[in-house]
Amino acid sequence: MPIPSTGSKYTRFHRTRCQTCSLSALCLPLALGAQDMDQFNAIIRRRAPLKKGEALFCQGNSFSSVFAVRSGSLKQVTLDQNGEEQVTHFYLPSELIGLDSISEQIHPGYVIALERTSVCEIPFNHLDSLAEHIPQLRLQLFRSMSKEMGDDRRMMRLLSRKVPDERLASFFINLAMRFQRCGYSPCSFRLPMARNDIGNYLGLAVETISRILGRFQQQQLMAIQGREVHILDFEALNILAETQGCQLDQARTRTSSDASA
Amino acid sequence: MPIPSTGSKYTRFHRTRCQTCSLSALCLPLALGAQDMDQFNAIIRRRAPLKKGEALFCQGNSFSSVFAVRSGSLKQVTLDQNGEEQVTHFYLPSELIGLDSISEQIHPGYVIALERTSVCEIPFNHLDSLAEHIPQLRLQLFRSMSKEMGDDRRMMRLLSRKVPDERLASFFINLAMRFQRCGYSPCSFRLPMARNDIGNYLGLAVETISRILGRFQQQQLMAIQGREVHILDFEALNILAETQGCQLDQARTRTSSDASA
DNA sequence: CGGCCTTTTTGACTCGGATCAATTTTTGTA
DNA sequence: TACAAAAATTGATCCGAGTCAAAAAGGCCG
Repeated sequence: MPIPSTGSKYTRFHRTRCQTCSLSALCLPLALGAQDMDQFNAIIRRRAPLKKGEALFCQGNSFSSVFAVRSGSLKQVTLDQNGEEQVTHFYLPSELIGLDSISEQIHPGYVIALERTSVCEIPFNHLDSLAEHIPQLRLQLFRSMSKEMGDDRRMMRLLSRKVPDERLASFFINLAMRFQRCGYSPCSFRLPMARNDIGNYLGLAVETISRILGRFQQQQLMAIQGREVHILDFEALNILAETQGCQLDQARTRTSSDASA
Repeated sequence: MPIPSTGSKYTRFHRTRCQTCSLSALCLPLALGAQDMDQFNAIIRRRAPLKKGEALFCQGNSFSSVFAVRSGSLKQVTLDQNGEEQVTHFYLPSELIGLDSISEQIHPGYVIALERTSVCEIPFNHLDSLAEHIPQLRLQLFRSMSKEMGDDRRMMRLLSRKVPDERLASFFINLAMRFQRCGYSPCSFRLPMARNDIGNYLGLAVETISRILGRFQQQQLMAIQGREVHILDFEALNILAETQGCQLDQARTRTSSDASA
């Protein structure tokens, strides 16, 4: 499985203006006043946009910056020693990449653009010293990391307790909310990732993804063709996502005896 | 499933001396000089020890402190809206509890002592202001959170890719390393948690845990009676833990055709 | 020490999703 | 626009772990 090496040679730095970025209210500087924002802005760099399939960095690269997604999307992929790859995260606009690399000072996986994507680079040592002087920024950094831990916990629950339909429903609900957060329609969007990536991420075979999508369509939960997604019944999907193995409608007969404590 | 409410009424505060704590080299203050350690020490409180089964805090409680385990062990359990419980973490001495609660300011689950356990309470607002003035502490805090994110990623891989034997092997290797880290024998220890908790944590049925443990014993990988564990062949167990479905020895015949890319 | 409750083990059965295989559709590129 | 390669779908089969059920072992308390 050929993963293209990181193509950007740190060419073409741009000074970026957080002040003019439509995502600044969602991104790290979300709580900063005007002059703090200036300071923050001063340490940011925007790299040349990544092409689809291009790596922002590679597994094993040494860590020096975190990145904020400005537009586009990326996936994190970790290779284990058997060469198996595991998709561990998807990143959408305003989200932070690299917080999991601070402790080891090494990136634990590839991060690869799923489409044409631009990111802001935030050198971590600068970020840290800024965090010393700007309590709001420091707190926001703690919050971001803490939130990611919460997301991870939800993901573990998904992987260890949910059946395939529930996993996929959760996945779409999650994606929808994140799209909505950054200003897109939650119910109509284009999937940035392949079925393969979804399956890998959710711990399911691609074929299973395909079959469940077919089922979702005939249940009128969503309409999908190719990567174009329309969520038709958000509520039903949401219930399916949160419900653990006791979904309402048809299928899955269950002995009625089992009343839990 | 009755979970005892938090019994501690903040009775009996003790001033704790990090300086005399055998875990200080592993815990948050690990990188602090003498006078910084004094400052850190000043904000710590030790609660009265928790009895087995007692909750340090409950799901939904508002967050104000993180905790460091001084002795004993705990589990984190999250209840979803269907009343299903999910064991999401185990905590051993020197490890930090509550970092995942910063973003929501609410504890996402119960944390319950698995045996008689004492913890140090570290009020988060104090910790944060200390982190402002002590760069080493701030960095260590970032590192701890980042490390937890890395652990979570490994857990996701375990849940989505590993077969039951591999999960359990990983679990024991992980536990062994953590015991070793805080000064106990990595190969002989007493399991603080029930089979039930292990199964829940690993996404497996209790019966499966039981069967695999039986297999591990007859393969001479470990000797277990009750909760007393002896790891006999650490290396083999480690290989099993990291290897994905291509373990060496017997069982599991596999068509030899499948050479991966 | 004995009895009760919890935890653990063992057995038998079932079924859901992985896997293999083949076809169809989409995408990228000349 | 057409061709090749990649991605997605559809079908058929098989096996492993969940589930149910029951017995055995262990722990706790009077």
